[in-house]
Amino acid sequence: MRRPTLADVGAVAGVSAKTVSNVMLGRREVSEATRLAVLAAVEEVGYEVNLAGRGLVSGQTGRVAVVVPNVYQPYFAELAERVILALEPHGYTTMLRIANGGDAELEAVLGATVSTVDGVIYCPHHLPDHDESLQPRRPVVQLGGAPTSRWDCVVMGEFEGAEAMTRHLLESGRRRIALVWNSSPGVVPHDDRLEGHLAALRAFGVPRDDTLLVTGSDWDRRASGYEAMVGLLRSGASFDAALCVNDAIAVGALRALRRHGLRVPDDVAVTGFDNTDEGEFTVPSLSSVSPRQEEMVEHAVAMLLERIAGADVPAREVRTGADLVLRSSSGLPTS
Amino acid sequence: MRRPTLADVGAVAGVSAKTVSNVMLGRREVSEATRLAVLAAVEEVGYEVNLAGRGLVSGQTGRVAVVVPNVYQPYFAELAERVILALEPHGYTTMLRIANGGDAELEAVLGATVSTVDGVIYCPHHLPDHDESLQPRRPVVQLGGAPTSRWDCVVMGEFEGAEAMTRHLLESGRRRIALVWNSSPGVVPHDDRLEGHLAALRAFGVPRDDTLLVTGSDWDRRASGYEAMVGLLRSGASFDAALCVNDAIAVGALRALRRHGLRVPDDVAVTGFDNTDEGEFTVPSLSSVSPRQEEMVEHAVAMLLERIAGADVPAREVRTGADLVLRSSSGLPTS
DNA sequence: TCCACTATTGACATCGCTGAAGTGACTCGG
DNA sequence: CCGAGTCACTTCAGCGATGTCAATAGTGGA
Repeated sequence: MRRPTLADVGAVAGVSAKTVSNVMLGRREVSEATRLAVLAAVEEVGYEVNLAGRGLVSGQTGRVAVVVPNVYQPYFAELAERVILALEPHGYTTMLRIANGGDAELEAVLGATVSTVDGVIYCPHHLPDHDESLQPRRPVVQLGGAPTSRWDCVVMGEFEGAEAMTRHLLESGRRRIALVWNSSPGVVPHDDRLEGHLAALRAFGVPRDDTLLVTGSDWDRRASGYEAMVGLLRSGASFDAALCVNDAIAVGALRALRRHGLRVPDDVAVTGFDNTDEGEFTVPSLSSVSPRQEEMVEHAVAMLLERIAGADVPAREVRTGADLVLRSSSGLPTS
Repeated sequence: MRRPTLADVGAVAGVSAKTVSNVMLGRREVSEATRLAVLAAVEEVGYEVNLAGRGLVSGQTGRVAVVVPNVYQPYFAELAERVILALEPHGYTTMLRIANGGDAELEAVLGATVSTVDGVIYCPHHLPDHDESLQPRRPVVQLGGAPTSRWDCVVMGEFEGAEAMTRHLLESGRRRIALVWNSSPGVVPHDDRLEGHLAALRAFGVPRDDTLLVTGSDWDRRASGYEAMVGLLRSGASFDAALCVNDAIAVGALRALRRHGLRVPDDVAVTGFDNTDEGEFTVPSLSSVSPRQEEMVEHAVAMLLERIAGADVPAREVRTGADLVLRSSSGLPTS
């Protein structure tokens, strides 16, 4: 059974296809009587616009691609969900693309499937910075990750966040702060975070100690935080706090510390980044740097829509703030 | 700058648009020489198929809608991710729709936007069973939730899972097993789980006690598991185990028990459903019923592709198994 | 040398929709 | 009573791709 077309509706209503089209588009040059007749016919035959046809004419698709490395990690899941819901009221549906690893991400942002959408919101993970010559064929807005001049981007206040959290730890009397970081090959280095951390150390006159810098094998799995912390503990380093690069890593680290018989926060304070929902339910609950996701998403969506509407301006960079969410894991040792 | 079309490529290569089309489609009735010339021209002008145009002719979109209630909950995030990745090798891209609540879900599965895809994979949450008369206009496969004869569905072994877990608790000596369940209005009641639980109780000759049945305000938030458990504790009921309807609820329950000074598993064993990644990192780590997601997704994708290919058979129901994943939270009281 | 046949390629219609332009009928002011 | 203007609608072309079928060139056999 063929799907009814404008012409089918027109035949039933006794008007031309174009008139039906006008009714569907809510044009005013249609008399009330015809309008009702057409609507009745639409109902009767069960007509529905074919967006492929419309898109062919308009050149627009009404779709936006959202590229994330994964969704099993709460940070990206929450981000993706916010983006999808933020786009909806603007009439855009979302194509979710999962791309993890430099080439896959680049392909997802620049590649062929991109031609089926009006724009791309890109949450980076591993983007290598080679070959800036390849230009995206659709507007791209980068959400999170390291700032770039390649396209519009919204980045969180990495520096401020890391600085504030380090400062908080220092103020609580911690002096040997481990960084559970990540810099496996190809991973975007969050230099701003490191800089923020170092700035706070300097402000308190605490010397930098690179033996306290640990690196996990991957950036996002709870398991890699676990491994990283186990490695640190085995190294025999002494530390009284661990600043983790994100909540997932922190959750893994918490577990490793516990297994090792260390108490959090009494022996070691632990903090995360991203303030995911999960952190509220860990034991102990997790202090984290909260990235104002909602604000970031708002900016990203707004910029993308401007681009889609035709804005032709140089790449912009929006930097949002960061808030500390303090819970038990960074409490005073006495607690 | 207009996007190049088949005709543009043809002009450069000195052939007709149709020949270019044939090359793009990998047809054999093209001589090697022309093929190379066309490919060179494609490269030169940077041509890329316009899928809107192709879709207009073929009537297919190359897209599948995946409808989930949310992605912040790990269960759905992992499910969505698996589905997206499973569809990819078949050449389908995914439109992720977030729809929570009976009407929204129905709208997402049956509504207008559905016409922009070739099929729908639907992970239900609240679907009310009213009005079966509304027929979907695209093939629908339901993934998870309560079985239905309305369309193809893949459901997990709810009964077996609940029975096996209850049996495990009973075998560990637990006798007063609370159910942290959920049945707020409109939520699909997982009767099979309840039945499985009751069957195990009967097998052990343990009487059913409805004072141990708690209901959270919502089905998925960790916070609602917390609230539900607080309610149960306040009610003064005595229990030595809590079978939670999913991992998120279990995580909330764990926290409530801890706050209340109860030890898990010593005082109360806690178990979840869904075996999300998170459960491995809770304190204590969470025993859970694992739904063989991979298998479910495989079935769902296979059935959907058959339907899209035109299979016209009555609605099918595939029931997968369930495995117990036992961790610390349901350990023996002595541990 | 010519014909039949195959291998390539092109012209045209078509998918469903919308913009531009055109067609009557009717109204209204002078 | 006429021309201009308005209204409501229609016709037509074309978005970019592909299926159908005809046309062309080139081949081998007689």
